[in-house]
Formats: sequence, structure tokens, C-alpha cells
Amino acid sequence: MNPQFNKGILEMCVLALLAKRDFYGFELVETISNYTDISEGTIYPLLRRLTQEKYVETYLQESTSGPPRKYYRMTRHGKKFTQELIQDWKNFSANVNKLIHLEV
Amino acid sequence: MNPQFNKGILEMCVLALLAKRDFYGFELVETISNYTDISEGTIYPLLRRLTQEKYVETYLQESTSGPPRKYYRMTRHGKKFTQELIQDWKNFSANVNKLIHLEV
DNA sequence: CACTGTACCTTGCAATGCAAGGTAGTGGAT
DNA sequence: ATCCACTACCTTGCATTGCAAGGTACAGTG
Repeated sequence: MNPQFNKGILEMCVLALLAKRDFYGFELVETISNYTDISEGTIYPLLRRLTQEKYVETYLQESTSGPPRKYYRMTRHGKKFTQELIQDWKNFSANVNKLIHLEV
Repeated sequence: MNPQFNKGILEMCVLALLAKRDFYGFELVETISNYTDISEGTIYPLLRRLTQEKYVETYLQESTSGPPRKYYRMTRHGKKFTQELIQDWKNFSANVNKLIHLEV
């Protein structure tokens, strides 16, 4: 897979999942990696940025299988942004597909 | 539109067009900009890279409406690469759409 | 002869992702 | 008891890509 495809789209993937329920960082990596490549070195800085931009907020929760998990919960602001981002993605990918199949 | 979406995908757009017929740089900008944002500052360095990687080769042609045009012609190597890239894009975008609509 | 449109190009910056590393907690195997 | 594997968090430095802003040059029009 072209690693450059991920650029900018991973943010949307993370937000799209967090719009459905709370996740902790490691869980996001595991879930997303079933669909596209992602590494921990990508997700943690991304989550920090999303927190700074107030799209999500965090809380800690104990775990029986390791250190405490940092969960991410989406804000109302984040939900709105996510919906716009997904709409942009749909438009974008539709346009790219048109361009690829263009008769020139 | 999220400008990050373009990352890596503009390369595929350029190659997909050049797989159909020869284009000159400025013409590529005009054509692609009907479907997604692109600037000249993006296309010329990209075309240089594609030339260095032997996906395309160039030839000059006089024009009656300005300076000579530099046309880009795809190599066999480039055609093969383009087909793979388009297949990768289809897989990638399908997976992203699955992820977005995932029930979690 | 200035102006507009065409067409080429470069430089410096910003954004994003990744590999490679590090830190800690839990529980099982030796 | 000690080591290992797994979970889970994190940071640093690098590479890639795109863009804005600028520059150069040719042709036709006023």
C-alpha cells in the first residue's frame, strides 16, 4: 500500500471511530490496523493534537492486563468536525474516482 | 477540502491521466483542478520526480500561444506502476469506507 | 510598449507519518 | 525470585509531500 495515502486520512479514521464510542489509544491502533497501516508512533501524537484542538477529551481507567488506559471521549465540537471531515472525504474520493476514469 | 487528502494521491491522479494520453504540465494543472485542488508549485516538482524515476519521459513542442510546452509521455514501466497504484487506491478507499461505517 | 495570458520553473515552509527507541504494569514460565 | 511476553503509554528525528510566493520567458492585443 502506498504509505502516502494515509496522510490526513488517519485523522478522519480516528475521529470516525471516536464518534461511535470511547477508545483508548492502543485499541485504536489495533482496530484501524485491520483496515490500513498505522503505527503507535503515529497515533499518540495525533491524539495529543486532537486533544489540544478540543475535538476529544481524556480520562484514565485502570486495567487488569497492564498499565492504566487513557480513554478518549469526543466533544460536541469534535462530532461536528468529524461529520464535515467525512463529507469532505466522500466528495474527495468521488472526485478522484471521476478523474481516474475520465475520458481524455 | 482537507488539503492533507491530496498527499500521495496527486501522484496517482497525474499518472492516471498520463496513462491515457500525453499532457504538458500546465494542462495537467488545469485538468486536475476541475476535480481537486492542485497548484503549479506541486506539479512541476512532482513531474520532475516521475521523470527521474523513469515513469515518464519528456519532449518539447512549440506552441503558438506562449513558450514551448514540455509534454510527458508514459513509459511501459510507468503504465505498470500506475495500474498498481490505482488498484492500491481502490483497496485503500474501500477499506477506509468500511472503517468509517464500522459498527463498534 | 505595457499588459494579459500561457507556460515553465525554484525556494522555503508546514504538515503528517514512520521507525526506532524508551518506560511501566501484569502475569506466567523457569 | 527472575525473566519474559504482553499490554499500554510515550518521544525523537527523519522522510515525504504539498503549498504559497515568487521568478522567467514567449505571444498577441490595446
